[in-house]
Amino acid sequence: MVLNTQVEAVFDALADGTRRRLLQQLSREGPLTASQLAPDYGVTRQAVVKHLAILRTAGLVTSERAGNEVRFAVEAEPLAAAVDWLEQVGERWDRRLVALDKRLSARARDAPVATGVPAAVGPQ
Amino acid sequence: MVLNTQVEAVFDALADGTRRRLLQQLSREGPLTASQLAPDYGVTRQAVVKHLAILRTAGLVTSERAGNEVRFAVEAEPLAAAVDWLEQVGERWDRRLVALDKRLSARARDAPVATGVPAAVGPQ
DNA sequence: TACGATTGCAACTCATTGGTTGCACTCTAG
DNA sequence: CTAGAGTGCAACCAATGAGTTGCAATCGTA
Repeated sequence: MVLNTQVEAVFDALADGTRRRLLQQLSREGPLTASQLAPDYGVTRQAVVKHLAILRTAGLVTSERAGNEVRFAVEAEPLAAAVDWLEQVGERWDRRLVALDKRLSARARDAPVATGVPAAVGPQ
Repeated sequence: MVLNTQVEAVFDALADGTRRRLLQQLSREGPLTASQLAPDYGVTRQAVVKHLAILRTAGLVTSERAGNEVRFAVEAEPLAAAVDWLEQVGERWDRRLVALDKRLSARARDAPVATGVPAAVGPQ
């Protein structure tokens, strides 16, 4: 799994479909125990416990003991880091496309098409 | 891997750290070939090819043949689906918190604290 | 055409991980 | 105090996936 930053941990936690579903359910239905969750997933309580543990190490859920049982709740904050990462990659690429478009337009003004796609966007 | 929706495919593709790094590099440095990428990752070209294949099936990169080589480029659009998913989970949970807060305030006005955290947010 | 560089495919290894089972521990209610 | 429900821990299993190696096929060019 090898987690470095916050983002890494979040994406690793979101890697599994069951964990994504767990997050969804918890965000909808509020704090629930592993025993309550397990039946909806066709797996044992232990499997759910493991998933929740991974989500917790990523900071995506918190657990709170209430008498004999342990309720898990969503912690939305770390999701923001993942969103940031995704948007950075997306935007960086979009800027590249815009810059490339400008370059091609400029070239079309001067001379006919010559080279392929340039390797970098900034000034050399 | 078991991918159903678009979002599933994207998160599965983002599950691996090497693939995330590949996406980052491609978003920064533009279209590159697997052979060009491989040295930066301490793995063989074949390993990189496999990762790029997974990214491509998730729609996150496109490949284009240019003579003898194949250049891979970022496709940012599917990232939006992932962002939507994350924000939905986050917002849903935040709404729950707000609703819970209101409920507690109302209760404090009427009578002292009684039950634990309710199981659902909307009106029953 | 022949050579070098690049990609494509297939078989194989090894570690990770999702999942299960079994059992001990703890808390609460009768 | 005791029974039942719920949690925690550890060992084990099987499947998946990341990575490698080897070789065939393709493309551009000297």
